[in-house]
Amino acid sequence: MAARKKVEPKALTHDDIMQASVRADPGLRLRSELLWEDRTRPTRGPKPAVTPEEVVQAAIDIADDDGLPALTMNAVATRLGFTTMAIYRYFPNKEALYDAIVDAGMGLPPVTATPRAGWRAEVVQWAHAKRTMLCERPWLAELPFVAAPHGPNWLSWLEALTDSLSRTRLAPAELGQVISIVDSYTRGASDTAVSMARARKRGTSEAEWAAAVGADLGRAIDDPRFRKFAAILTAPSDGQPRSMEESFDFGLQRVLDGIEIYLDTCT
Amino acid sequence: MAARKKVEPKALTHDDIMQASVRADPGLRLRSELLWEDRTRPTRGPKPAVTPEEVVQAAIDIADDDGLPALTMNAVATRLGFTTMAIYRYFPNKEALYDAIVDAGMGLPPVTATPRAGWRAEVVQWAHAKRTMLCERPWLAELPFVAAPHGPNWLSWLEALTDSLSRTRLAPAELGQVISIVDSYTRGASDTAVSMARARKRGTSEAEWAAAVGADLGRAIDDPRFRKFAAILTAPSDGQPRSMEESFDFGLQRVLDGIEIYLDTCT
DNA sequence: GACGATTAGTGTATTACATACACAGTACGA
DNA sequence: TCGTACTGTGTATGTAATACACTAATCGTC
Repeated sequence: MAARKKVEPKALTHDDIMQASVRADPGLRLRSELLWEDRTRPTRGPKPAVTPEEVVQAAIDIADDDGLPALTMNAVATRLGFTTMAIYRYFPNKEALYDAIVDAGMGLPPVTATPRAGWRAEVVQWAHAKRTMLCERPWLAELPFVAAPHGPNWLSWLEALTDSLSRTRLAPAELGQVISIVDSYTRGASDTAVSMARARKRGTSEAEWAAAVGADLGRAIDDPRFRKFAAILTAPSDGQPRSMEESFDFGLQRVLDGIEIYLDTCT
Repeated sequence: MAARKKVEPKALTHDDIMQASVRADPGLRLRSELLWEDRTRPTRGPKPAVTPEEVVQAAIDIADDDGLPALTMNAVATRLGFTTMAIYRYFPNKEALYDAIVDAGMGLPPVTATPRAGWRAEVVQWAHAKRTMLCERPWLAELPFVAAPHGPNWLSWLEALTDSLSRTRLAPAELGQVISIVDSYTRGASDTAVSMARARKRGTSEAEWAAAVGADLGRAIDDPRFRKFAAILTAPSDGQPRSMEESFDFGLQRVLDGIEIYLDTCT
């Protein structure tokens, strides 16, 4: 091993920090640093023309308006009246910008009403809110947002769910597991609606989308390999078909039923 | 509207079809076409050196070995001993190749043992198998694979789950909903494990990964905004902590409990 | 059995991005 | 007031996807 160099205890400059984040292996820890660090800049030098938040907002606006592929460093810069490279003064690379828009894009969870409802009603509200949020920003689900570093908004959603589920008086370990169940179902069950929302943003009507997906799944029909599944597709829909949100809620109720039984067995 | 041009009834060439898929709005219907169409080529012209399946396999190998970012058209071509552009003879664009590797990468679901177990045991087996599959190919979850066109393998997984759940004798509509619940939970709850599997493939040990995620979530500690959630993190883990797979199974059992109650109310 | 239509793989060019690097101007603090 | 640290710019580079035109191969048809 090389002898340790005696390093001048020179204070790190802001540039140094940005550089370090660039070179660092995209380890979660370093990535999440940027979401949490105090971004007040040193007083030296010219004042930045915008705040990091404004950069993030510009990026979110682009993704909202024109989808994730339109989100280029150049697009962000242009929207702010900068040249491309100026953005790198705010975020060391595109991944860091992604991290930031994932957290900012989630926003905050709905406030729980007072007086408090029962845990179950609150969880239902939370799950629907999360689903709605994902549908409103379908590009979130295009990013590896579960693996992204967790910023304050992400934790706020978790905190809200924890808060509601805490009232079940579960032990911490079980509580964590139950949180995970609800969140997993919510994310997984939102996928279809999110994909439809994405199509709608691109100008595809719901009917067109449904037709395409239907035709796609419909290949199962007449193929003996998929007989059982095809039977579901071709079955006459007795009664009125549920809306996607009703289907989501139906599943959510089943999941919560399962959790509720578990609570009963604990006591 | 322009007068309809009288078009020579010249049969579409293979190239014409490829071109059409390229230019077509990325509608689902056309994208899935490539997954299902009979790809036997006309007899004219030189024989292709490889089959489309070999191209797909090469792409999957690259993603398996070096991750999704390493999967470039050039990398696929090189692995097959071609120049980059040769790949476009097999797939009109990269998205089509993605569609193909998503379906091929899923593989087939496990075969259900005979004599048949109960529906619940079979569903558990299915869910664990799906989770394992996703962990083995963590790049699948990096692609918008839920929104991808559904190929034969995708439908096979659905068929297997349908087959098991059919034994509950649910009506088709409810059956579809229950399938969706199980699949949603399975996908959603696999995310964390998938992200760990991805890190492991990049050479990060499980301990390192856990440390990074822990530090990341640990920012909740000492922040009053996340008090309740922090309490879960800091709670002494009584007894042995569950493995990730055990946690997955725990949640799955709750979900299935919920479904089981529903079955009881139906009869 | 030669010819022409059709296809496979190649070579080259273009375009879009992300991003490195050096620079010029700016503003605080010593 | 001067130097340092910072901001935004201009330019250059490397990587990918992919368009286009070309050569060679192969089969159906006359």
